[in-house]
Amino acid sequence: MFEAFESYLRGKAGLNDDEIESVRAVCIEKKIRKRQYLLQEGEVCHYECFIAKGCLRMYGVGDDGAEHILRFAVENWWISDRESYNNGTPSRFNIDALENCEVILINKPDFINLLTTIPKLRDFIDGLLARSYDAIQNRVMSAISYSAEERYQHFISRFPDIFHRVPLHMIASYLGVSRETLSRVRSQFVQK
Amino acid sequence: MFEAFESYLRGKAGLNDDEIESVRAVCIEKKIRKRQYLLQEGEVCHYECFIAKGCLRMYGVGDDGAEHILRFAVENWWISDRESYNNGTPSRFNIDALENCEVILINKPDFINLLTTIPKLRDFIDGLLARSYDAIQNRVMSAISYSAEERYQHFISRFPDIFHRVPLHMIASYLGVSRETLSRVRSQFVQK
DNA sequence: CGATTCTTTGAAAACAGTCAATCTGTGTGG
DNA sequence: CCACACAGATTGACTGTTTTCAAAGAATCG
Repeated sequence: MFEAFESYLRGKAGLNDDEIESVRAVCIEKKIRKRQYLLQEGEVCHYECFIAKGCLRMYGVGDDGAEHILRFAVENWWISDRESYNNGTPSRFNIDALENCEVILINKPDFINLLTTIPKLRDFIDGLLARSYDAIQNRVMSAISYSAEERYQHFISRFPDIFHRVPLHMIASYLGVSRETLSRVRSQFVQK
Repeated sequence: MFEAFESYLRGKAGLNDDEIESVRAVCIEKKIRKRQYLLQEGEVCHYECFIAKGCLRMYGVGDDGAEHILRFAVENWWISDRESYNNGTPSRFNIDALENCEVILINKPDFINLLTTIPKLRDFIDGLLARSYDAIQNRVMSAISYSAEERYQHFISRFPDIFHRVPLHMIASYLGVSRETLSRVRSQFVQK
């Protein structure tokens, strides 16, 4: 399971053998079954989490009990509640597995330690965070300026891999429309 | 004008006299009149920008010509198109002044230099970016799960200072509703 | 096979957008 | 100082979209 993370760290962050070893020393390998939680609302997020295999989602539950999906994450992505992780506050979100997953956890003190001892890693992670900021900003832009159909098409073209792995009603939740509306949007779309 | 930035850097980032001096050396003070652009669509964003005085907005223009406001920024905030700044790509957004403003610009090479020579500053900026990520994630959450009225109330309670400084039709644009809808939401709200 | 999950469809109601008109306050030029 | 233009806010009537509720048709899994 660690191999996936190792080749990611070598390829994307440019780590060498020694650095890989110090990362490996603090990694916790974990398997998560479909429908299991990685993090539950109210808990504090203590870990960074790299996905070696599988697919997870992060979502919040509204006052009416409806689930609102903030993001999906698949192989070679990271997932955690950064707000809870950074501030040590209870999370308002849930993270659970949509498939059987293999993930790698690094707890916060260990991770901070890695970042300070491996500057290359810190630069890489900072770059990642910058790009996730861009991504989420684009999502705000589509939320306030595109129609449901445009948001759907945008999602398909941007995340074809995720699109064919998760149920449609979850994509509807991610896009901020009801599953019925998404269904209708799709059927109109097929006719064209 | 620099004084505002100086006390910000001392208070929030904990910089000392020497560090303040090296920051000052690369700062560009600039006044921007109401309605003037700080950045126009198509340009590359070369600067970090700290707001000493005034209020600006960042927005994108849709295919139909409608303006969609991504964020507002007031005193002691930073504003720039990070995507363009980081990647050196042309910006898809505009930034312009809603009031006469005084801003401090630091160009990218100088800023990178500051970050490497003043680790305290890098830690501080990283913390800022982390918090803006949290903020924008919360905005996505409200966009996909709250009604127009709830988003409006949330905006008022979260940004009372901004609320009374910018015209309502811009808040409507920020919230992703038409100005007429916001107007009606408000009048219903008054009756309660 | 039966149970669950997922997707689609229909009809009614709630909601938001558009277009056009009006009202307000602000500020500028004559 | 007044008149006028202009930006901003509101309202009404209409249209179009989205949600909701209920039902039923696929697909998947044990």
